[in-house]
Amino acid sequence: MTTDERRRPDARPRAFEEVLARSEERIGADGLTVGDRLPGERQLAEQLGVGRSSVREALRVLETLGVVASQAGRGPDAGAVLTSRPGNALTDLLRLHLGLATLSMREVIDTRLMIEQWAAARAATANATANAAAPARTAAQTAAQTTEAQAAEAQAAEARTAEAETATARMAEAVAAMDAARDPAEFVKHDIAFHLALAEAAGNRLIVAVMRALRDALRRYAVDAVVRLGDTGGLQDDHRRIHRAIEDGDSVAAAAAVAEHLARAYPDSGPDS
Amino acid sequence: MTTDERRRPDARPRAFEEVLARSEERIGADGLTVGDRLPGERQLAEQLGVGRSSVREALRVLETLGVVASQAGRGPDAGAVLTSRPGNALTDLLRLHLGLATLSMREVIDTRLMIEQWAAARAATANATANAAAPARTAAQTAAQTTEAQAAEAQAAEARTAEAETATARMAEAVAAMDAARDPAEFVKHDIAFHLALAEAAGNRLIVAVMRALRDALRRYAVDAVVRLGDTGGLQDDHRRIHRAIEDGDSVAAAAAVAEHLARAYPDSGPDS
DNA sequence: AGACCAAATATGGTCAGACCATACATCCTG
DNA sequence: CAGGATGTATGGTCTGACCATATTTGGTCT
Repeated sequence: MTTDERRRPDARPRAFEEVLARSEERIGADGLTVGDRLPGERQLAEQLGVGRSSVREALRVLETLGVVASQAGRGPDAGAVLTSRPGNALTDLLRLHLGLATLSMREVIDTRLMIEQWAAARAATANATANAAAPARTAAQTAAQTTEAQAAEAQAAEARTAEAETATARMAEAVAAMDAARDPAEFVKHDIAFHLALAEAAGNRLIVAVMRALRDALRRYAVDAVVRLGDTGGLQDDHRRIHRAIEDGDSVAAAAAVAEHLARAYPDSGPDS
Repeated sequence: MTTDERRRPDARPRAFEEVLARSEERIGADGLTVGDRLPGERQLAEQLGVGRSSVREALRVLETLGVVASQAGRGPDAGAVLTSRPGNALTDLLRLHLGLATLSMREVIDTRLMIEQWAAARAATANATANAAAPARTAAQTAAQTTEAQAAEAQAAEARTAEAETATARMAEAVAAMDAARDPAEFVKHDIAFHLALAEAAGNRLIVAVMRALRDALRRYAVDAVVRLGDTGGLQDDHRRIHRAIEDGDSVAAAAAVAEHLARAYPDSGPDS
């Protein structure tokens, strides 16, 4: 019932963990953001009073988590640069734990269904409000915007709306590309693009990152499913229905279409399998 | 539109990446599972023709992803042992990327809403079918079970059902503990236990791991929310309604109760905030 | 025979130093 | 001023040494 920390319960922290903690501290305190550089490995080692190898292990952890990327050489792009790529970490995490049988395909596919239904409904709702708000946008801009925060939020909202629009456009492009696909692998490639665009249309980067990892993990599985089905016409009908429902702002129809689509693609993975 | 691999596009792999690849290969091929040990660092280095430091960096990555845990000393528990703790990796991932402002609280909270609604509906549905199946179980067991796979699946399903039952029991315990809580921090502690049990009741380990990470990231935020509300009576009413809906097998009511609960806890984070 | 203590040993943890590869910066030359 | 040669800061890698920890082994005393 407690923490279940079977290993390293109270051991003194290892040197690289200290480096990790201090680095994170520093990122938060100094307000470092994506693109900024960390000190060099040798300098960092001296500052923190540890060996360079410990610094390197800490950087390896940060790199694994998609927070830094290292580049040798000299100049503004060299060194350990802060980035923001959580996707690879999630992908690796899924792949390894699927390999260890910690996770089952059923769990991954169920999670995918959850996300896509939510994303489709969310994207449709966002589209509906955007459509309704568009005529009133000019009027809203004439009204006084009292605080900077409000202005920033309005700008962010507009950016999200624009991003959602390009996302739905990418969905349509992906459908066309699937029509033109000549083999299952190519079809799946654009299928992934379609479903990723669907997640992006919902405007949540965390969801997008998880979705990307799920699809990477399921890639082979998806190709097999396409081969098994033989005919991709039904899948494409589904894709068009999903896209149309989102454009129409019909969240219920969008969620239903996604559910039917995944039931068709993975018929043996229903809630009661 | 391509891979956007700005860094290390085609560079030859680093030594530790080779170690990583070979180790993963080995895990898959040799059928290693949780509890098995990897060779020692020195031995691994010699086998793969790299320095020990490269082996250590690879092990650090695996440890970060929750796949191995290292322990010094001698004996069966020493060395790099395969484990399966994806939770810490997810927690670290969220924390760091929230710190870098790659992710916003809104995105995390929306994701939590998605998961909890899904989990509540799923748990309720599972409970409903379990209730319906219970009287017929003896009859089913008398029927011939043709294949081993069927028997294994039936056993797994029963295990899931049992786990779901203990999960709903833990939900009730957590509600009682929250009633007895003397300060917001303690309340939130049991609140997290409640919502984690909710995720567990849905029977999906991936969802549970993500949920755990989300709640860890939101812990401080949740305490603030409780303090702001002042009265926890409304939250407890919600908790009881969620628990009852799941026990009754009413998935629609369960999802609705969760939505209302989170709207109460985070009123400023609605879909259109 | 058994209990207990000491030494050996296997394992990860850490550091220092050296060298290589890379890529920009600088300077020198024509 | 253009262009190449050199310098230099950076990560990547290996080696070897030593420390810390925990089990195994073996010896010694009762």
